[in-house]
Amino acid sequence: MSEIPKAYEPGKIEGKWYDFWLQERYFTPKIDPNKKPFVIVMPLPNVTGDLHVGHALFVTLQDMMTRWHRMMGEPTLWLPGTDHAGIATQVVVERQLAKQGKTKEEIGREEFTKLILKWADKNRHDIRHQQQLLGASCDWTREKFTLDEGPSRAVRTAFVRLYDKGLIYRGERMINWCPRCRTAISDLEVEHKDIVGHLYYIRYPLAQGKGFVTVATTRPETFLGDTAVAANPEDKRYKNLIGKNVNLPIIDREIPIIADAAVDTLFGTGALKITPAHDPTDFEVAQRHNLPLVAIMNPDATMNENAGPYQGLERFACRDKVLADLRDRELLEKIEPYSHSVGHCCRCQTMIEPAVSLQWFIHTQPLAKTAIEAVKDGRITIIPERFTKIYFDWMENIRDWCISRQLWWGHRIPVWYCHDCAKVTASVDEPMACVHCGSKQLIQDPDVLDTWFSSALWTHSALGWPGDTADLRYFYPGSVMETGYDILFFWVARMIMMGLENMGEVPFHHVYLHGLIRDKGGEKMSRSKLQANAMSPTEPISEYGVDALRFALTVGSTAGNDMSLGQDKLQSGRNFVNKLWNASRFILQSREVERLETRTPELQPQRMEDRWINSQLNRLIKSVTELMEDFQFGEAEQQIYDFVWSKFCDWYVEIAKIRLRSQSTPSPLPFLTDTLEKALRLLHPFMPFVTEELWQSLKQRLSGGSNMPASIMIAPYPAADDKAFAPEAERVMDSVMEIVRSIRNVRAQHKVNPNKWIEARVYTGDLVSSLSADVSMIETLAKARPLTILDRQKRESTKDKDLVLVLKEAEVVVPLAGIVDRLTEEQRLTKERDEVTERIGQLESRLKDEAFLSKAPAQVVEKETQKLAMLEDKLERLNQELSQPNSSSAES
RNA sequence: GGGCAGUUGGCUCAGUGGUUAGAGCGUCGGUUUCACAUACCGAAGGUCACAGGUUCAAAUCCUGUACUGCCCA
Repeated sequence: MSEIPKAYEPGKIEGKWYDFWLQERYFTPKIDPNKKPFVIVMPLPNVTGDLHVGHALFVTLQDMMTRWHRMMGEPTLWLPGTDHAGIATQVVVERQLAKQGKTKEEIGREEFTKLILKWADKNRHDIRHQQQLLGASCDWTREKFTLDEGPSRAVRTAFVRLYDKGLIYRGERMINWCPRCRTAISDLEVEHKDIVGHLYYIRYPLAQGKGFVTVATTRPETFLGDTAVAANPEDKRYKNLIGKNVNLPIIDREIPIIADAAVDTLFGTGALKITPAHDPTDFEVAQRHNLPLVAIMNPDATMNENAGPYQGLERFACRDKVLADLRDRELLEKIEPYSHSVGHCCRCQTMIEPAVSLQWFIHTQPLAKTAIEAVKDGRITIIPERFTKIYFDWMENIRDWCISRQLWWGHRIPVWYCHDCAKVTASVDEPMACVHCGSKQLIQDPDVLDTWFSSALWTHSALGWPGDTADLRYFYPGSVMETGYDILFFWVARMIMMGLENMGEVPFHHVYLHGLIRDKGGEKMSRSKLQANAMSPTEPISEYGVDALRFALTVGSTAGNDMSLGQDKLQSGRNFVNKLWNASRFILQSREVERLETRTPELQPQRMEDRWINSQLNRLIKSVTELMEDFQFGEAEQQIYDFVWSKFCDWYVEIAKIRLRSQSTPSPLPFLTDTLEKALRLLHPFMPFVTEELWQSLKQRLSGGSNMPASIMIAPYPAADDKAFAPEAERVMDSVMEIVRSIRNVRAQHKVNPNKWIEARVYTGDLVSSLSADVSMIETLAKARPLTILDRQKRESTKDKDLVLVLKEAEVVVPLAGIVDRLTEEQRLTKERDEVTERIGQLESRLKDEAFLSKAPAQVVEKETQKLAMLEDKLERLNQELSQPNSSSAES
C-alpha cells in the first residue's frame, strides 16, 4: 500500500469529498411522514464580511449535530442562509466610501443601495464557500437570503398582522439616536461603557431676587434644552424655592423649579436640570409635570436653531464653548472628575444621543408573556441552564422595541401615508389607494425595519411562511437553535416571541448556546468594529486542515463557556488527525499483506486483547451516545480521542503488530479493522473529511465493502453492544499494562540501554494462566526476555540485587546485578509501604464509621471494602519484600 | 446599583457529591525500532482563590470575602 502518503494531506481530499456529498444530494433530506425530522435553522451570518473563527465554531457544532442525527437515521435538515444585516453592512460600506472621500448622500440612495448589493453578493458567495470549506452539511438547495422575495413577504405580512392587532404602533418616544449612522437603534444595540468624564456645577440665577440654584451635570451643553430644574420634595434646601423660576444663562430663558420624588438628593447639589428632549429620565419627569420639550440638536448632533448663539456647533465643540462662556460669567461653580456610563452605538461606537423621535414600535409585553410560558412549561430547554434565568429577566422587564431605522438597506416599512387624509395604510402589497379615503396620493414610509425583525421570523419564514408549504408543515418546529449566548435576546428571544405569534407553536425545542472565541486580548471578534480583530478560518484551514480546526474548536469544550484558540490547539488537532491517518495506514498495509489469505470474517474474540478492545470500544460507544444525547459534544469527542490514541493505538495496535509479525493465529486484523471502522464512524460528525477518506479506503479493501453504504456520512452511527463488555479481559489487560509500565519505568529509571533485553519474573495468583498466555506479548512490550510468569506460592526468597515491584495483582522481579542500589530500593519500597499504610488507615476508619456504613449507598461501601482488601493484600506483599533477609544486610 | 459566570499543574481548559483530581501544550530525561518525530518511552509538576458551613463523604452543594470577565440598568 505504498501509495498511501506518510502524512495526511487535507488540501488534497477535502474538496473531493465535499463535491461528492453535494453531488449525491446527501445534504437534502427526504421527507418521510413516518419519521420525526431533525432540524436546525442556521442562525444567519451577516453579509457584512467573510467569516471568522467564531463562525467556524457554530458551523462545526451545527454540522456535528446534523451529521450525528443523519447517521442516527433521522431525516435531517440544516437550513442555511445569510442576513442582510442592515445597519452593520451599511456602516461597513459607508466606511469604504469614506476612504474615497465620499458620503452616501453624495451618491444618492439608489446608487448606494447598488453598492451595498454588490458588496453583499460578494460576501454571500464567500460565506457560502467558507462554510463549504468547513464541511457544512447544510441543504444548499433551500438556502435563503433575508431580502429574498419570500422572507421579505413574510416580513411585510408579520408587520401588517401586528399592526392590525394593535401590537405595532407609531409614536413619539425617547429612543437611542446614533448621530453617525443617523438612525434610531434599539436598546439592545446600545453598548454601555464607563467613561471618566466630569461633573460640572452650573449656577442658574433666580428669576426674582438675588442668588442662584446650582445644578450638577455631565452634559453642560444640554442646558440649552432645559425646561425645568427639579428637586426632591423632601429636600429642605430647596423647599422654599419650589414654584419659583430660574433664568437659563446666556439665552436668558425662564424655567420653573419643580419638585419630583425621583430626584436623588445625594447626587450633585440635589438640584437637577431637566432636559426632556435629550435624556430618558428627564423625559419621564417632563411627562409627569407637563413640561415642554425643547430639542436642541440636529440629526447629526450639531446644534439647531433652539441653541441660540451656539447654532451650528457640533455637540462637543458646543460643550467647550458653553463652559468657556459660563466661566466668563462666573456661573461655573466647579468641575469634579466623574465616572459614568455612556451609551455607544454597537456598530460604529459613536456616543448615542438619547432623543425624542417619531418611530415605529412593537408593543412587546403580550408577546413576551407567551414566550416566558414556553420556557417555563418546558416546551423549550435552554442549554446551559443558567441562561434560562437571564432569559426570564429580560422577558419580564421587556420594553417596547423600536423597529424603524433611518437606513437605506433593509426591508422597507410596509406603510403608506395619505397625502389627503394623512392616515396610515399598512399593506403587504403596495396599495392602490388609501384605505381610509381612497386617495391615490400615497407615500411609502422611507424607513426600513430593524434587521432583527426579519431574523425573528426566520424559523418559519425560511420554510415558506406565510405560505402553507410542505416544508413548513414537516420541518416546523425545529429541533435545536444553536448560537452564541451573546445574541440570546437579539435572536433567540425574539424568535420565540414571533414563532409563537405567527405559528402558534414554539420555533424549536432546544436552545444550545456556545461560548465565544476570544482574541488574544480577550475581546469578542467582530468584523464591523473599527478595529476588526477577527481571525479568519482560512489560514488555519490551509495550515492544519479543516478536521484539525474543527477538532481544536470543540474538543473538551463546554456550552456557554468562552475559549481561546491558539496554535497549540490547532497543532494538537492536526496531530490527532495524523495519528488516525497513520493508524489506518498501518492497518490498510497489514491487510494488503494478508490479503489473499482465507480467513473467517466473523468477529469471534478469542484472544484476551481482542475481547478487551472490543469491550472498551463498546463502552465508548455507549458513553458517546449518552453524551451526544445530552449535548456534551466536547466530552464525547474527548473520549473518542482518548480511546483512539491511548487505548487503540498505544496498546491494541502495538500488540497486534507482535501478532502480525509472528503470523500467529488468529489474526488481529478483523479486530483492527472493525475497531478502526467503528472509530471512524464515531468520529465522522466531528471530523468529516479524514474519516470519509479513510473509510472509503477501508471499504475498497474489504471483501464485503460493496455492501457498505456509499459514504460514511450516510452509514449508521455505531450502536453499543452490552454483550461485548468483558470485565475479565479488562482485568487481565489492566495487569498486563501495569506490568509493562513498571518494567519500562525501571528501565528508564536505571538508564538501561533501550536496545538491551532484561530478564524479569512475574509472580501472581490466579492470573498465572491468563498472563502466561500473553507472555511473549509482555516480553516485547516491556523489552524483557526471558519473562516468566510464576505462581507466587512458589516464590523463592529474593536474591540480593534483585529489584522488586509490587503491583496491584503481581510482583515483578527484575534482577539487575550491579545496577541497583539495594538501599535506594529499600527506601522506595518503604515509601510505598508508608503510602499504602496511610490509605489503609483512611479506608479502615471510613469502614468503621457507623454513619458511613448506614448512610452511604451499598455500592460505595462495597467498592471501598474491595479497595481495602486490595491494599491490604498489597501491603502484605510489600512487607514481605522488606522483610527479606538480604534486604537488611544491604544497609551495611 | 442589580444579576451571572470564572478562579483547578508554567499556559489553555475538562471534571454533572463517592478511587490517590485529569487532558492538551510546555518542561525534564531517553529513543531516529519497518503506521506516525505531526511519533514513541519514562518522569516531574496541583493543600482545586480564601474563610466558614451542610454532608458518612465537597474541586463539586450553601454562605461570605477577594480578584477577573460578561450581561442588565
